[in-house]
Amino acid sequence: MPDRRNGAKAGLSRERVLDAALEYLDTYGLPALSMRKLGAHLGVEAMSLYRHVPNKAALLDGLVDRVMEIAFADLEEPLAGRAGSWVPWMRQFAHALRAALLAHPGVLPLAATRPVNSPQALRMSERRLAAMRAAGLALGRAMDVVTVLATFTIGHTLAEVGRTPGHDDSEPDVDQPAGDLDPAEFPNLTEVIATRAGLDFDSRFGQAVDILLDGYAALPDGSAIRGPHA
Amino acid sequence: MPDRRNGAKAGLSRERVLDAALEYLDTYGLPALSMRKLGAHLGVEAMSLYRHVPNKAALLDGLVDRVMEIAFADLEEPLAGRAGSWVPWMRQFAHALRAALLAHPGVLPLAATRPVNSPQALRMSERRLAAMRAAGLALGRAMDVVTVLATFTIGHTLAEVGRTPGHDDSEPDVDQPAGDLDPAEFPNLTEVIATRAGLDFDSRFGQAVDILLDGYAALPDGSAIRGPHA
DNA sequence: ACCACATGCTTACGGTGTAAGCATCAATTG
DNA sequence: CAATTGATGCTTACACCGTAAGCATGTGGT
Repeated sequence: MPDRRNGAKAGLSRERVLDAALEYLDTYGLPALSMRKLGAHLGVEAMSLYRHVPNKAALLDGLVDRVMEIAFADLEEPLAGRAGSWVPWMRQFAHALRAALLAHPGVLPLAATRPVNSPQALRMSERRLAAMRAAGLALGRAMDVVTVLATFTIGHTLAEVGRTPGHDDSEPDVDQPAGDLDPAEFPNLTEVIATRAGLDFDSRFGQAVDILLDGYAALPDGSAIRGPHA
Repeated sequence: MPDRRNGAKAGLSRERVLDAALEYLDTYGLPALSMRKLGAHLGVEAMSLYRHVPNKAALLDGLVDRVMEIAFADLEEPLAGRAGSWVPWMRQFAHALRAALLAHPGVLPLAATRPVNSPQALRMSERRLAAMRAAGLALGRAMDVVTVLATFTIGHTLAEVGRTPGHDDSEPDVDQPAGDLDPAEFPNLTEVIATRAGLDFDSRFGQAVDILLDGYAALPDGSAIRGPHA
């Protein structure tokens, strides 16, 4: 029997609403997500949702929070103490974040736009900072590294997903041009498309993350273990 | 006399509409921008706008395009030929992009979400790639550098602007917590707020950009001039 | 003078988020 | 077991949104 406290009628709870919203988002895209449609998806009227969520903005915030939780759920604890141990840990952090965002591209624009401040998110931030300090980084430096990696990951993944799902019309991507471009006017872009050089998001992301991590580790007070990570 | 071709009644043109939209956006924020309000702002009915813009999505795309144009308007031509000359140029590119986005924070979520494919944007991309190659970079590498810098800039600026303007309620930023956090549970976050360590977006951005540029320059085939740029 | 036509306005439709009040049922209390 | 209580979900309503369709108007070209 589901956790129904006092006079509960049927299922429905903040959790079920969020789950359904995330599922709906992944299936139909952000612009299609309306309270009415989400209600219908749950076999319920739109207004019923407001018993479990104060408003749509809070629902969206909740989705971002949920995805962050997914992202960092099995992020193993960093090895405290060993100087420089933050480097592989932050690498894992960035890749886990990207994976979770790619798995739920519908929340990506939300994650990009709405800083989450849930208790859970604060707890994760706190834990990250503590681990970074334990690995020998100054607090400000720790904040910088985390912020730079998080923002780069979000920015790069936004570009990777491209025109966020649920977008219909307009001109197609550079990647797949319908009225494709004049090779005389755009020789380099044409070559990019032909050879697909510089279109590998996976390896580019990994490379950029490594550059950032190595760079911060090599900084005067990075408690560095010098040399390329490879 | 303004460029009015055939039977034109009053002002109003695609350009005027875009200008007004950008101004309205900067003033009132993205959620407040509706066709009706924009029309009113121009002394005109909403439907009149559709004579100059196919739909709202196209209008928003146009705004992103406009801001990109502003961003790179006075980006000086890169010094062709000299190996490594792409580094300072790309630094300028990143800082110019950030400045333009900060000047028009309302378009930031749009820029993050809608890849622009206007002829103008394609021309700028082409020019960038050409310059990077002239400075000795392989095409794929050039794409990588440009993409990484652009996406990082967008991601970092999104975080900087924070909850995108026009957002009303919900919990206040970490930066300025109303029900502020328990120093016992969140010692590090508390210290961040108290000392403002790791909250300097300006210098963090510059530092991260330099790390990326130096990192790419030092890569096996970066046509590098080794050593830190300082 | 006439015409053709781009322009801007009017009206209308289906969609949105959500405020206000009502009906209903489960669990608690006697 | 019967009465009470309170959470739950539904109904109705409102203001707003993007935009499709058709009409009035005034201008420039002939």
